[in-house]
Amino acid sequence: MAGTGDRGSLMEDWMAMPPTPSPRTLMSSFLNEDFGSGQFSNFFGEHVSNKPHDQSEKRGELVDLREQVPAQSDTATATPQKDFSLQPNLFHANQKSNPQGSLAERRASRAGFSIPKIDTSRVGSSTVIRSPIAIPPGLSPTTLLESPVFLYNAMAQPSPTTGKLFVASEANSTMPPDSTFSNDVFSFQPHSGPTSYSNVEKGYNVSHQNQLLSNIHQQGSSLQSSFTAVKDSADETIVKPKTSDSVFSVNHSSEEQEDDEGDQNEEYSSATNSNPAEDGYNWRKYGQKQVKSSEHPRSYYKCTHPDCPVKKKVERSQDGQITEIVYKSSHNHPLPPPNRRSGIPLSQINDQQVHVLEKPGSHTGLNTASLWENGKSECIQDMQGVEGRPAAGPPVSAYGDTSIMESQDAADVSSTLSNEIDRATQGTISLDCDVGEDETESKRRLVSPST
DNA sequence: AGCCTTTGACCAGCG
DNA sequence: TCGCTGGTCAAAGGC
Repeated sequence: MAGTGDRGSLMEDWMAMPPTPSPRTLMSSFLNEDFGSGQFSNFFGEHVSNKPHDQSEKRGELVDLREQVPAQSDTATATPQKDFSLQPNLFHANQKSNPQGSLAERRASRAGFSIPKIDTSRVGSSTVIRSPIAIPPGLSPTTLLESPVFLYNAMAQPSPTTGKLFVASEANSTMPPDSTFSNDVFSFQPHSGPTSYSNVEKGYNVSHQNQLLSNIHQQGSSLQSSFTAVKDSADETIVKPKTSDSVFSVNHSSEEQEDDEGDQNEEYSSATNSNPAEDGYNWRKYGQKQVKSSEHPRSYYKCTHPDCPVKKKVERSQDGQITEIVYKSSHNHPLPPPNRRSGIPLSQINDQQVHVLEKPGSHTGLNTASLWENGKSECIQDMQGVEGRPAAGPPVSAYGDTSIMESQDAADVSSTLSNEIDRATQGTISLDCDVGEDETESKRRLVSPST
């Protein structure tokens, strides 16, 4: 059968997938830059210092999200998370330009709850900082900025496995007591108001992070649900909403709708459709089947990017709501440009990209390429600067050359990025620095002689 | 024309 | 070896 060889090839690809790099999100870099004393490089300096808790000490009241999981699971849709106290500056990537705080922060304040903050107390020293962030086309950068970002547990040891993650529907049931952030577990918890993510396992595939973020956010789940991820032995990610009803349905508060500007509403509405393809990547459905292990039909999707091994399985309930998404492997390419989905001609986007920095109020001035590049720069710096360890794998290829890194210092990059993020809160941006892809390719070369 | 979805059939793994 | 099950293929049709 013709498909057999193809299948074998795919399996080889999967087998060749590296234990993906430990991610630290680009966003966390920005954030740290802001609530820290300053420069980007200092942020890394902190991590290089191997002091796992020095950040938490600085921030004092950081919330251990592990303690939030059970409560949030029960009350995610109903009550503000009082346990989360706003950590000044933590989410103020745009602080300088917006002294009143972020949009969501203001919303939250008006709504009577505070914005959760990132618990970086578990972050500790960084052995590897490689965290691309991809804000998919439908995801409001504001949401991401004011959401918890993935912070990996530096104390966790990298898993020798290929990066399988399991995201269970019941956070509590999969959260080992006091080990939520152990080697094999991370959790992130979108809940009422700004979302909150708590940790990321070292070795967790960054593309998976992106996908998780993308899917969860774009499915409109950021307000109401709870997720848990558990790493398994295969390169697979399973995403389940706490409750399918809440996760993948649009549910914006009137407060938000009131505040959201037109573009943003539009963005949300488009972002919250239940199409599993709407995670920023392009997918082609290649099968559907009613499996016994699930009461819902399972659909099979492949990433349409050439040679990209990523597949995903999506299960939907009868009413069309997604009950589970399982990702396999990791993307070996950047997030596709959003214009393909939005219908905006590439030339237009490029033009906007050129001018985005000159148009602080631009809604659609997504400096996609610029952000990608900047993000790449940061990631590259991560890869090179942390522990003085060179990045694993070959030179970045998927992004072309790395000259931008050489031509911009970290401060400029972070500053520019912060500004762009700030401005992009009214538009759509894409940040991507998928280091995983590079390592994937690297690993392939090392592991799979056939490629 | 190209891409995507649908859907029945095929294949491999497992007990 | 056989049957079950999940995953994939690929033709057909739709957009």
